[in-house]
Amino acid sequence: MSLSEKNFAFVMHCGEMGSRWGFNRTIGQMCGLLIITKNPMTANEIADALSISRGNVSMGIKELQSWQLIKVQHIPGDRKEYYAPAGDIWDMANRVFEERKKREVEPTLTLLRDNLLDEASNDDELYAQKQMGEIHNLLETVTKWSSELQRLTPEQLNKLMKLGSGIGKVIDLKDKIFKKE
Amino acid sequence: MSLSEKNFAFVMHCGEMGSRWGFNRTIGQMCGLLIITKNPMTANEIADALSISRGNVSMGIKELQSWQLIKVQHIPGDRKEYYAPAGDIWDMANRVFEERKKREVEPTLTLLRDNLLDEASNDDELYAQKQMGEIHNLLETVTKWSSELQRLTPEQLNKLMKLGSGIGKVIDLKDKIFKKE
DNA sequence: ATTTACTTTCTGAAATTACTGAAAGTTACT
DNA sequence: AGTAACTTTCAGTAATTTCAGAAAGTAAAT
Repeated sequence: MSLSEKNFAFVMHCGEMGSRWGFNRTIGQMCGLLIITKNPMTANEIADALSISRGNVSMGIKELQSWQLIKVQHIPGDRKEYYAPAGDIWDMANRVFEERKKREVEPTLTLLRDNLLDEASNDDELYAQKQMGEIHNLLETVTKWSSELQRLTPEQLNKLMKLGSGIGKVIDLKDKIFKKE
Repeated sequence: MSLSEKNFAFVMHCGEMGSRWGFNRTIGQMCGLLIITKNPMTANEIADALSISRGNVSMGIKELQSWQLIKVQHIPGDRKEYYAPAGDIWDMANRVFEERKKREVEPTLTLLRDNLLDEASNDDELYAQKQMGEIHNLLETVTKWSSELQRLTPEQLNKLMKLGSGIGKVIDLKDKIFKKE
């Protein structure tokens, strides 16, 4: 079964975007393809649909598994492996986010902490440390926040998302109430 | 003036990370270098500090300017251009975020909207559209939220950040109060 | 134990991306 | 107008990344 024109366009677009999210073009395409395909696909079907080599698909599968974005399924009486997305869209976005945090933010935090331990020996070093400290704070805040958001129930999250511009008011509100106590 | 070992390590690290944030290694290095350097630098100083060609620096500057991450300064009686970060760390992170949104999220939204206009002609297409709809929602939410956050005053933002796990409670609180009205 | 049906790994070729250094361009001073 | 001090552009080269296809691996069925 081959892709409709629009669906194909979507898959190709995922390819272009893929590199932005941490993997390469074909892996992005594979991911997009599996997302919009209702039934799990075999490696050969993927290779055919995207006109890439079987070997390439195999490497891509390995990579997508390392990101925990796809899962393997088996059909009784069939030796082939069938691949499908490992969760819904929200799950997958979360995974990508988490994985990138692990691969990018954490190493940076380690390096920054290490640098901040040193005593600055002159004005320039002091300035450099100040700036690194800022970056450190920013990354810590982002990290902390993303785990807070993940801790919320889907219901709470939904409310929060719907809040929109109300968020400012709620902050002020909270402030007013607790200041008075 | 040359970089201390630690500062050099930081700059190189920015290089590695640079590609993740949307630019290439040398541009990442340039960005890191300018961030931790107290005084504005000339293009030649940058080239020397990073051991790259003058031409490469020129291209990098152009790119960083297109991201609005650096600004040019002049020193009276000196014809050289001096470069410095265009804002504090928070500003810069915001710029990168905004720019990426523009370059990645918006084209995707356009494509998805376009695809969603079509009438699905069978079960598979329907499923594909459902999935694309999910992605569309996710991206819209993220977009909306990020602009909400930017609308907050730094003070409000600070409070929000400090709220941490309290966010859940505040949502429930808000809910309780307004339900009763 | 051999065959069959599949998956994974790996090599070198192709495509892409990044970089240098020289040449061209710009601007300001004389 | 000419020169000096700088910046940008760009063609060619270098480095990196991606990929196909062949070879090797694995495991069920006979």
